[in-house]
This record gives sequence, C-alpha cells and structure tokens, in this order.
Amino acid sequence: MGDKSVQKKKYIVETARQVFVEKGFKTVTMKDIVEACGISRGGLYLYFENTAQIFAAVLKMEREENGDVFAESIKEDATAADILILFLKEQKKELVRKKNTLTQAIYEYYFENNLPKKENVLKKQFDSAVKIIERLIEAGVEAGEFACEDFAGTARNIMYVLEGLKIASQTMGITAEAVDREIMYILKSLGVEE
Amino acid sequence: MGDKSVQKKKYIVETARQVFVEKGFKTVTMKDIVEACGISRGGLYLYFENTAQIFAAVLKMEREENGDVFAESIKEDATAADILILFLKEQKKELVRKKNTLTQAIYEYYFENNLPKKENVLKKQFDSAVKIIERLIEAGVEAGEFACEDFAGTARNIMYVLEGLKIASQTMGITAEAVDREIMYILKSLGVEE
Amino acid sequence: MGDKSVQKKKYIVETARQVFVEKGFKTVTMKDIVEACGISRGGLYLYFENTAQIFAAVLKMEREENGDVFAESIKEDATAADILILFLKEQKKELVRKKNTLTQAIYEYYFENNLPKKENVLKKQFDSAVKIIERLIEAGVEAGEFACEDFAGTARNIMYVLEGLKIASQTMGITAEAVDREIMYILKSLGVEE
Amino acid sequence: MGDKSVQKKKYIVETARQVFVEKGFKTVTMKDIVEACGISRGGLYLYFENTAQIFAAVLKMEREENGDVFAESIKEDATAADILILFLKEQKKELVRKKNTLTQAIYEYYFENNLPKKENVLKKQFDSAVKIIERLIEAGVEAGEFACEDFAGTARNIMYVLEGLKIASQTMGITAEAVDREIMYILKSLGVEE
DNA sequence: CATGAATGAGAGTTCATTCAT
DNA sequence: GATGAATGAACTCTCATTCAT
Repeated sequence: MGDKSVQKKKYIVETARQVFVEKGFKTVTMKDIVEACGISRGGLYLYFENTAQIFAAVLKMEREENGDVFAESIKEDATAADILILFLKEQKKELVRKKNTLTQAIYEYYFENNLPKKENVLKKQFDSAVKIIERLIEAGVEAGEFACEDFAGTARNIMYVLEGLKIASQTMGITAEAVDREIMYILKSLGVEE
Repeated sequence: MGDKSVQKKKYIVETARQVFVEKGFKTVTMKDIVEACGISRGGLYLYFENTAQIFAAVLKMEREENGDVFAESIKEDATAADILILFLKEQKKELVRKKNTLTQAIYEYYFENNLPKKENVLKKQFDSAVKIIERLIEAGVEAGEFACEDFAGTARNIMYVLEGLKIASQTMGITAEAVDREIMYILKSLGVEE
Repeated sequence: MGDKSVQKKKYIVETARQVFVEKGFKTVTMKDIVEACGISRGGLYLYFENTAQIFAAVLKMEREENGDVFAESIKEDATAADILILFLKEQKKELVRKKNTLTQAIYEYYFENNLPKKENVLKKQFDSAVKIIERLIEAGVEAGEFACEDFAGTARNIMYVLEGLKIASQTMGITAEAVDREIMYILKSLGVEE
Repeated sequence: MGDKSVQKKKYIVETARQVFVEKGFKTVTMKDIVEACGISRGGLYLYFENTAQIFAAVLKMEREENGDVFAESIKEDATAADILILFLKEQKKELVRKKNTLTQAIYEYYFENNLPKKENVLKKQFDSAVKIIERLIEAGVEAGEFACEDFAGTARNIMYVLEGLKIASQTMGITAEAVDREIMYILKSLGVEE
C-alpha cells in the first residue's frame, strides 16, 4: 500500500471516528461512512470490509494517539497524589463531555463482539489502569500522602466507580458536580483533604 | 381496549422481552418481534408503533413485576446489614448471569433516547436505590452494625460500583469471584466482617 | 398460501420462463424477473429466494404441463412405428424452433448444479425416454415394422443423437433439413422406408 | 507488439484457460482473470477488452496447439479402423474427464454469441470431423474392415452421438462404461468386432 | 507499458409500513 | 380487530472500466 493509500486510510478512520461518536456503533452503516468521507461506494471497500473492521481501526488509532492515559498526568516532580488527582481530573473531563466521545460506540462494539478474553482490549486497559492506580496508592501511602490498607481493592473500587460514572453519564446524564462529588469521595477515602 | 386485547398486548411484551434479551435493543426489528410472537405483521402495529415503544412496555412490565428491588430483601426481623447483604447478593446473581439479562438492551435503549431527565426511569431508579442504601447504612450505623461517616457518599459509591460491574460484565466479562471481591470490599469499608 | 398467492406464483413462474428462454439461466438476475413481472423488488422474495429456485419451479411447471413427451404421440390405433415417427417429428419441431426454448437455460442450470444423481431430473427423463423407445422398437420389430437386433443400444443411440442435435442447434445452428436428414438416417437404420 | 508483449499475452491466455475450465464462460469476470494471472487490473485491458475476447484467444490457442484431432490418431501404417477407434478412444478420455475440460465454457460461449455462421468455429470443426470420419469409413469399407452403406450418414450419426455424450457428461454425468457402450454400438454398426 | 486506486452502476436482500380483505 | 401480501427505501457488496502516475 502506497503512501497515499496510508494517508487515505487514515483519513477514513478519522472521519469514521466522528460518525461513531455521533451514532454509536451498531447503527452505523458503510453508507454512513462513505457519505461522511465523501468517497465512492466501492472506494471504502478497498480499505475495509465492514464497520467492525473500521471501528477496530478507530480504536487502534485512539490507542496510538492517546498513548498511556497516565502519561500526561506525570509531571517532573509530581507526587503520587498529584498524579492520581490529575488522572481523575482527566477522567472527569471525558465524563462531562458526553458528546464527542466514543464511549457509547465502544460499549456497543463490545456488546456485539464476544471476543475471547485475551483479545478484549477493554479488559486489558481496565486491568492495566487498576495496576497503575494500585502502585500510585502504594507510593502515596509510603510518602504519607494517602491512608489506605487495601491497595488493590481500592484501586479496583476506583476503576469500577469510574466505569459506573461513564455508563451513567451516557444513559442517565450526569453533572460536573456529581462527578466532582464522587472524586471527592474517593480522595477522602484515601485521606486526602483537598 | 378489550380484555382480549390486554392479554395479547401482554403476550407481545413478554415475548418481545426475550428478543431484547437476546439481541439488545438497537438491532431488534419489528420483524424479529412479529416472528417471535407468531403474529401477523400488521397485527403488531395495532398495539405498537415501533420497537422503542415495545421496549418501553417491557421496562414498564419489569418494574411492575419486580417491584422494589429491596422488597424481597426485607424479611421480618432482618437487620440493616442483613438487608444490604441480601441486596448485594441479588445484584451478584444478576451480574453473573450476563445472558438472559436485559442489561445490554437497556443501555442501548438509553443511549439512543436522550429523554428529558425527568422521564429517565433509569436515573430515578438509581437515585431511589441510593436513597434506600443511604437509609440502610444509617440504620446500620445506629445499630452498631456498620462503621461509616458519609452515608450518602458511601451509598452512591456502592451504586456506582454496581453500575461499573454491570457494564464490565457485559463488555469485558466478569467472574463470580470478581464480583464477590468487590462486594467484600464494600462490606469491609462498612466495617462488616463476613 | 391463499388462492391469490398461488395465482401470483404461477404468474411469476410463467413470466420468468420467458426471461429464461431469452437469456438462458446463468445471467438471469432477480431484477430481470422483477422487471419482467412488473412487481416490486421485495415482492419477488416473498415467493422465491433466488433464480435457481425460480428455475426449478419453471421446470416443474413444464413437466406438469407437458406431461409425457410420448403421450401426445400416442393415438388410438397407432403402430409402434407411427408413435416413434411422431415422437421424432415433435423433437424436430423443438429443435428447429431454437428460440422460445428453454434448452439453453436448462443446460446452464445443470452445468451449475452438480446435483446428486438421484435428483437429476434431466437424467431421469433421458433414461425414461430410452426405456420407452426401447419398448417401441421391440414392439415395432415384433410387428414387423422395424428391423433391429439391439433394442437398448439403438434406443440409446437415438437419444444421444437427439441430444447431439439439441446442443448443436443451440451452439452451431441447425437447419430443418439437417434434422430431417438425421431422422431419416435413424429410421433407415430401423429399416423404415418413409 | 514486442516479444515481451507476446509472451505476456500468451501467459494471460493460458492462465485464463484454467479459469474458464473451472467456471465455464458466462460467470467468469475480468477480475477473476486478473486475479488468476496476478497482474494489474488495468494491465489486462491493454491486451483484451472483455472475457469474450479472451475466450476467443483461448479457443484459438487450443486449435493451434491441438492441431487436428485426428493427427495424433494417425500412425504410420494404421488402418482406417485403427484410426477411427483411436479417435473414439481419445474422445472417451475427454468425455470421462468432465473436469479440466473447456466443454462447458465452449457451450456457454456459443450460447451467447450468435455469431454469423461463417465464423462459427464449432460448426466448422464439427463439419470437418464429419468429413474425415466419412473418408475413414469409406477407406475402411474399401479395405473390408467396415460394413456400411451410407458413409456420410454414419459419419454424422457418430458425431452427433459424440456431441450427445459430451453434453450428457456435463449435465447428467456419465460413466466410463456408458461411453464404452456407445462406442461399442457405433463400431458394431460398422461391423467391427472388437 | 503497467499499475492499482477510484468510481459508479447494478444486483442482492431485508424491513418498516400500508392496506385491501 | 387481524391478516399477510405488496411496496419501496435503504443497505451491502461486487465489478467493469478509467486514469493519473
């Protein structure tokens, strides 16, 4: 595939991303994407066979571009508490946005695709985030920033709450205050007074 | 609407429920339901205009039949802790089942329907559950069964974790052990040693 | 299926027949038939799933309507020779027509469909015709009309020649005289002077 | 056209031949051939405009390579009977093979192309074969190998039977024994005891 | 010459929805 | 009320054919 092809594929993925943001996953058709991209009917099929394949490419791109969710939270001399708080703030932004989010599409995609566990990227990301938070808490406790006895349990609890907030924001709607309240609760549990 | 009509409508809703369980909400067609019910194409339109209307009826039926989620958890001389634990056990059952659950369909339905907040039953149920748990915790603390300072915050935390577990069970898969672990964590936070 | 449905199905089969006569089998599309019938796109699918199914119905109709190829050749006091000659004359008509014939379509249909032998109607009809001709020859010989030693062999020879004429008429073109010549040859072999 | 071009054209024709063997004529697409040849889509169009043109080239190649069907049957001091028998044996091989044969494709090609009679190579080949067989029979009779009165009629009969066997082998299936039986019948008619 | 991306026509198929009976 | 035939819009997918490189 030539350089131009790569460019076009990228263009399709980026354009399709917006379509998935707007319509979720299940109801997006090849035609939707063709029209959004302004390319020909057959043209899209040169690059992708179906919407699932396109969505997989969108997810791949997201991962490559966003990199580690924690990366941006890590500054030079940041303490564990700083990093965790920054991470939660990032999550909040995402949660409150609601629109311009792939969240719905991702959930719908994973509803449909009973992938074997190994390939379930969602689970991998979740578990990896739990691990990182666990280590952050541990570091925070050692530094006297946090008070916590069950590092792993607390890390998991945080992640499940975030998932809960995410699905709640998509299905029930959620205010910035509500998110703040939950973040406060988490931090308070860790003995942080902000 | 005659008695027979009421019966038939009920029959449709019950049959449709199973279809939604199997296919979620978005991809269910009127045809799917017509076929599942074994009625005529036109016949279905006498009772419902579209799948959203049918699904709304399914949800209504669920609520009427299940009544309060806590109702069944309340026995004669049950303590607050008993009730809370029973409630969590019920949730676990639901979570582990994964199949034969309306969860996916419900999420998909609320993804699509940006209902005005007031009508969002999901939110109402969530808030109401939070309230009840809050009161349970309060009662438990008074009875010396629980140790907790922020009743409302803890209640919300519990509910968000449950939502998180629910969406995780549908998109990542989740084991009975994983659910147990989270329930344990919650109870431990309340100072309960089971 | 109601009476009207049966009528419509018959109408479709009859109309489709003409399409197959004109285009053979392989290149006929569902659209061709929809247009020939003047019905809606989806309407055809209520009755048939694909062109092969329609063609099978056409063949079935042909068999039901034409009945035995020999039936019409059999008159009251016809001798074996009369019947055979009549049969051959019928075949000639068919051969010379070339147009308005399903021959091409039938060949194309059986090219594609490697049906298990049992279901190959073409073979059945061929074998059955051989049997009948064999008996006709036998009767003719007994009546002193024919001179022949190998009844079965001659019957088969006749049928293969007819097949040969049929495919030749479709692929090379054939004149009425050429057909006559072959019929004469066959009859001469049987010692018939016409 | 340069030498390389000639080579490439030949390569295309040879490769396409196999495609026609496998799929017949009507359903073969330019894409099929492009893919079988492993050349570019546009590349094929530099040499051929459509599948009919390619198939014509395949037929031309066949004729050039196979030369006279009788050529290989003619040995040094072979008698007329030897040659005829060898020819029939060759035909049998072809008939029994069924697969790896262009027969279907040829029939389909001539179904579609109502070529003016003059250009119908199929007919030419048929007529030429009849002529040769006629002369063989004549020679055989003169040599006392055959007993036959109507040379031309018998020659035509033989060729039509072979055509009949050919189409039967493609549409009804035919066993080696069935072919043998017909060949025996022909030879017996000529008074040959094998 | 050769490539292969791109286009757009066209065939297949499925369904929501209507309507005569 | 009920039925189910009929319609037509909407999608999916495949190719012949062209054309810039």
